[in-house]
Amino acid sequence: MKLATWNVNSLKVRLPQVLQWLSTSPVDILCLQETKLTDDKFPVAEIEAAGYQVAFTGQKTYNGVAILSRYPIHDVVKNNPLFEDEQQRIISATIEGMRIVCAYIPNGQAVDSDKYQYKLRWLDALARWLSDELQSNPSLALLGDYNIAPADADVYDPVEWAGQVLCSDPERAAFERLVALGLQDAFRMFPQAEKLYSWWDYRQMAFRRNRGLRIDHILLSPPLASRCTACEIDKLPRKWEQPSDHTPVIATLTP
DNA sequence: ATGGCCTCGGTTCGAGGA
Repeated sequence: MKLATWNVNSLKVRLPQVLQWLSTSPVDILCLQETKLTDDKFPVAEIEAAGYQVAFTGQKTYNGVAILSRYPIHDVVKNNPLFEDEQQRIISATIEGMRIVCAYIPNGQAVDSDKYQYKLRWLDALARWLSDELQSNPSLALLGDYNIAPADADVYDPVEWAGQVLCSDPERAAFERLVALGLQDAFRMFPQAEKLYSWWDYRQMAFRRNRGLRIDHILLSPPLASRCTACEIDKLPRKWEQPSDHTPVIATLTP
């Protein structure tokens, strides 16, 4: 069983790459963020033709999330019931006995901005909601673009980024609060090479210089963490023409 | 250097991303 997450930065632009990637990396479940599509424009037929069922919630221009699955999708819930939010950033569903939560956590823009305060409030509500969810769904995975680099090892230049949005202490504390619910960062369950990231700025040849951050994560509750045998970042799609600025992260679970 | 790039909406620039 393979679970993956990928911020595609517009599914309209990236659909061919998503289908290409799935054809060579046929994961069982793929969570997408930043689809940037209203629901009437979602490419259901193309995704079903590739062998995946799909649940999605979107809006014009910004945000939008989706879950693609080779197995039946049950009990779809859109957004966080504990947080009034017009922005479409969460979709969750039960697949093969697992509660799959796909999240596009707010960017936060800058630590002195209103958007940063919204991000912290959003994360507080996420932790409160997941605490409840874990009671009724012990096998839970939270996959998505967290917009948080949990530690300095996840940042190409920790000094330059110290205290900045994506790396600030309150954001890292919010990440640790999710960990304190019993969720494990699948990537850090295993030995990894240094300087592995999931996002690189489009500017300044950041990808070529590997000036990246690890901000896309798969967190697993104990029953799923105990089944997890690997977690990898697939850099390949970031090398393709007209790429997303993020690249997929994949966790492998025993059946 | 309040930069640089990409996407969207909608026009030839601004907002937002990270």
